[in-house]
Amino acid sequence: MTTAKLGPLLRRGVAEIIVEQELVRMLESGKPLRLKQGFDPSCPDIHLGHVVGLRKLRQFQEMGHQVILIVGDWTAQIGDPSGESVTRPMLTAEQVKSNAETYLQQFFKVVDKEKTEVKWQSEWFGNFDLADVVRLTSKFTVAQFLAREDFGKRYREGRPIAITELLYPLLQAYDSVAIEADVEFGGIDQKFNCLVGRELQAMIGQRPQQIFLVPLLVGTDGTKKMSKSLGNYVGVTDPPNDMYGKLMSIPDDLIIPYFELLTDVPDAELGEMAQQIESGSVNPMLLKKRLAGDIVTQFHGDAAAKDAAEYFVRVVQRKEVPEEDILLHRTRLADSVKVDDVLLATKLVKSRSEARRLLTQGAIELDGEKVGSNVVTACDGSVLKVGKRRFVKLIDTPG
RNA sequence: GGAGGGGUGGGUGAGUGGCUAAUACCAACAGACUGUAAAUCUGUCGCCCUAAGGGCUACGCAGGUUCGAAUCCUGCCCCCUCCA
Repeated sequence: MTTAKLGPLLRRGVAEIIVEQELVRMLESGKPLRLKQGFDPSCPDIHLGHVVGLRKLRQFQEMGHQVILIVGDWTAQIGDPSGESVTRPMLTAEQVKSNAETYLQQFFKVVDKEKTEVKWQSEWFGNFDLADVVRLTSKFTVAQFLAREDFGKRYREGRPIAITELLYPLLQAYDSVAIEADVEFGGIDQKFNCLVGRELQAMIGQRPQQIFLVPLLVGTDGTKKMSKSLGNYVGVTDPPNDMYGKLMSIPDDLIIPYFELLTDVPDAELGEMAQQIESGSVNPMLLKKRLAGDIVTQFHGDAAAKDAAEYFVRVVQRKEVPEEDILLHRTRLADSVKVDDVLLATKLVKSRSEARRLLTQGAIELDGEKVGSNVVTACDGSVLKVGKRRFVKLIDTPG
């Protein structure tokens, strides 16, 4: 492995590497490395934000390295101290197991299963007793933890910090010891936890792991980091049309970062695109279509991506009625139909008030004609359109 | 053990007796426009019945005071900070 070849691997889509020189030396040695990646089974769904790191893992695997995926069945009970809500319900063993299954299924959409070892924290924490906990905690001081930005800030502001939260980095650090990790992967927000791992390994006489941190992907809202709870995410299991659509809805500023972190489009081309956007010589929409197509292809294949692209043109851009996948509603059409009844019955709307609101806002169309009143006459096969892209086809069911 | 702060609509967070279905911001939804499910602008944003209008339920929980309470009183539950 030459240093030149390492360029893109260590530069593109990387936030920080600690210690880069060490990592380079290890890579050049040719020895297969043990790459640690943790996962919290309280939230089993993978979105594009996670994919940034997973793609890196994949790249390392392609160079012959081994991934060790750790199922955080103990840390899941603590909750990562990300600041806001610390309280998390304890998961039952079954929940953890089923979440892990879901996660693995999604994980291996990106990462090579053949070069992955799955470990559970309970393999080593299962036998931990209080003496072990005391021994582990005695190695660190509160001051060390307050150095972490999040803890420090909360402490200064007089906001709560749960004791278990302090335990979280320790457990995660011990994982590195347990599996003798050479490199730990994570988002940049994991920096502190990974560093604790390094220190702990050193104390115990292991070679400290290197740390490979990827940037946090900004969510589809264009401001906050992508996360399921914020609802600004694109899940890897999202159906093709949704995935494509969500990607078309990202702000223009995100086009280049997404290409950079989520596709293999070469750097040179990224530069060109950036310039085109800058000078206004290209419609950003077209670039987004390429981006959406590329990503949908990664998760659903070529054919699905093509279909999704067509669907987008037809339904979103030309505002036509989709032919397939349309919701059907069977009812008696003899005289007239009440729009709110239909919307309520099909759950397109949460309440009658909402239906009425949409009606007065001119958001309802019947076969392309704006509907003004709640009572309409429809025929078999008529299509009711609600808002931008919700449809229901009426099927006459006499009697 | 002591002192204090707080629990409001999806979120943040105003509101200390009527003008408050409850300011503002965010999210969401709709319409217009567009280069797109981008941006921008406008509107909507508890539920129910209507044409206007009306009714009901809501500010941790349960009672109470009052013509009238998210706002005052009592009890309870929960959360947080500080001092020991």
